[in-house]
Amino acid sequence: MTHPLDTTFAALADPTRRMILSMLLEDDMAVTDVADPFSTSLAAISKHLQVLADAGLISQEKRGRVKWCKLEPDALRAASVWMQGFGQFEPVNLDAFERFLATELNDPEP
Amino acid sequence: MTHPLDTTFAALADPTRRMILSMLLEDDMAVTDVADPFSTSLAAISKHLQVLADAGLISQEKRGRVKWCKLEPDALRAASVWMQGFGQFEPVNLDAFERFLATELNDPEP
DNA sequence: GTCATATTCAACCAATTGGTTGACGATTGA
DNA sequence: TCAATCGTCAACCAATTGGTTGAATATGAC
Repeated sequence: MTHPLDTTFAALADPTRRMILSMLLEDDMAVTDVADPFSTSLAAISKHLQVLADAGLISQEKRGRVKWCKLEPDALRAASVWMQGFGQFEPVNLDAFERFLATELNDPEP
Repeated sequence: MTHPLDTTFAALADPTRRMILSMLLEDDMAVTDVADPFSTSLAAISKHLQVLADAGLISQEKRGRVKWCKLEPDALRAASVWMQGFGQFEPVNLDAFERFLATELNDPEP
């Protein structure tokens, strides 16, 4: 019974995995292409991708013999919200953004 | 060479440590009082606190025989900025994120 | 059909992690 | 002074992690 945040933060704790996420920010990639810039084996990168997928941080879709990896940034929201509970450190832009949303969307959702 | 974010995220990946941080949100606490609600040993909690201190997420100050633990929420800022680069949680705070990426990409290959 | 490419699987290994227990130094209070 | 309290240290243990290699499984290209 591991909390989802356990999995999210553990996935983010590895520099190789964070680098992979950064790469996927640019575009979707095949497993082999993800592995290319790293000096580690393909199998190791395949495992890292599985960890990221288990955490919901990426999705993987197999088309033909190629497995495409896609960033799923929504999975970071829970972690982000948790951290926001700790207060004053959040960039002020977020406040500004929320104020912007409040006035712009002026839609009182219950 | 471990990146600071490695340490931060790894520290946050454990539910006991996240619980401790939540407790310290209320007020500063002595090590023994931190350990009280947990069923694990005092030594184990002492180790957890060391991990949190190494990550800069808490500070510890010894007064008499009591060691006081204090939340240091600023240590979450780098992690928060990193995550925001992936989300639509915030419109454009990408400056900080791109600056971060620039330093991350200059790190030696893992 | 055959060969190459893409990816995972299985077995293994070393290092780390989270936990225990008991002993220990430091500090306080009676 | 002497006993209790606070916290860490040291040694150990089981489970997990990140890595390797070589074989296996699909799929695509010729």
